[in-house]
Amino acid sequence: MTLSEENYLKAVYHLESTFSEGVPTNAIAEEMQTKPSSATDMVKRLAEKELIAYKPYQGAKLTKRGKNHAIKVIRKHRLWESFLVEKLNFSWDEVHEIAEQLEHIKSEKLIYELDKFLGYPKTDPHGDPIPDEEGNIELIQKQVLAEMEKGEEGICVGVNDSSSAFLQYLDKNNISLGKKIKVIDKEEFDNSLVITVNEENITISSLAANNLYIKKYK
Amino acid sequence: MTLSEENYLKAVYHLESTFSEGVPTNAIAEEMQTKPSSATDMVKRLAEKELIAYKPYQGAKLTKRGKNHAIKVIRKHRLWESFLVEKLNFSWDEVHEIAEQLEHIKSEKLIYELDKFLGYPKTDPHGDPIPDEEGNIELIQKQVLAEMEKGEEGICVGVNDSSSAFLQYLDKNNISLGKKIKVIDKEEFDNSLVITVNEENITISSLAANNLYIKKYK
DNA sequence: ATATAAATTTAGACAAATCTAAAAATTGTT
DNA sequence: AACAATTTTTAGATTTGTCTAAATTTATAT
Repeated sequence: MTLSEENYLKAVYHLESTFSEGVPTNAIAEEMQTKPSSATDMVKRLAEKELIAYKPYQGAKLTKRGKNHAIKVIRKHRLWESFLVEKLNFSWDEVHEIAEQLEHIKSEKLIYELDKFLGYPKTDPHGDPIPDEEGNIELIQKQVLAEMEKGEEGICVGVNDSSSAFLQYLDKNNISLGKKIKVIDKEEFDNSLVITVNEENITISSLAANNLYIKKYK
Repeated sequence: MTLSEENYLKAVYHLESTFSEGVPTNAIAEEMQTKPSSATDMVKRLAEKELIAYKPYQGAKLTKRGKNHAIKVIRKHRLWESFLVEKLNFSWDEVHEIAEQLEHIKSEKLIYELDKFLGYPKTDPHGDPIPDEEGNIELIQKQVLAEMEKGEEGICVGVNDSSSAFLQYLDKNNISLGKKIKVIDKEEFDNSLVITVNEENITISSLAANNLYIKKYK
């Protein structure tokens, strides 16, 4: 399995949550920052290896084997991100690119021992769940901040956008995983929110509120 | 800099200690497990990038830039090996192949932080010195066991052959870095040695004795 | 339903890294 | 010095992953 093949599998895996009926070639190409023709080529190659089920013009779907492999890569990615933050003093906005490289290192024992070394973490530094050895992914009960009502409160448990721009924006506003957040007001005009974090009221744009996951208090 | 280019640089670096007058194409090919024609191709490419000085039929020599880069890769390799042994419970015969992959990960900060996390180790699990950030390599005072005289003693400080076969042979005989070793007898017929390790006398072949480095007591 | 637009695939080309087979240069031997 | 053996290079082919441009299929809109 080459590096490029693994990256395509990962891309298709992520896109499958958006496209239920086969992931379009164009979507894959955009995700991979290549041209549709390149995506077609690769999808065909992965189809020959039975990692993707592919019918021309019908989009791509991971087979069971393809999905298993994609999840393994994601497990490695998230474990390495955890390592970088927990052990090597990286901040959550610095780890993605390095983990993109580390996720392709081939060694079952390495990842087993890394998991153990980290104390079997359940989530990565962005709140995303880390698949276990069997590929099971624990669904985290969460919703986007933007969908909460005035007066509701909860805990910040993840981000949708892991770009360093967004993560640094959160840092600047002292928002991090585990922080208590309460919706004080919703502005109808631009869908911005006034929220309480760290005993302080701040205003957050609709875009930001749509990329922040909250676990509501019951 | 591609993965393959880095591996060639490393190969030439290692071979330069054997060939002072330019490393022959065949030697590079053998080290890289490829054909001489492939080695020629790559040497030419590295010459164009001014990482290698190359004149047809005269062999290859690293330029200053090429040497710097090779040493950086070696630094990464040895730090990762240390990490695997010190933190992830790997034994010294299991780390080489994984470090061959990890050494190509690109991130200055990663390797800086890894070095710090490990407590700035001076040598890797096989006793090889770890280059510092500036590329300085501390020479370790050592000699091969085979060249010691009857009655002399010292401490095991490294191996020449890092193959798992040899390392496991050492494990079986309870020989590891830091162990005190005394030469009791030398057999002229086959150059085997009788040595004392762990208060016990064992016989070691000439081949083994030529791959074990000792620091003599003064 | 037919034309137009959009999405997708095909065909052919290219760079990287390799190979085989053949040619050229160097080295060794008498 | 000349021939053979060895080493090295060149030429041309192959695979992976990409591209552009053209052709084809599917979707949309009047």
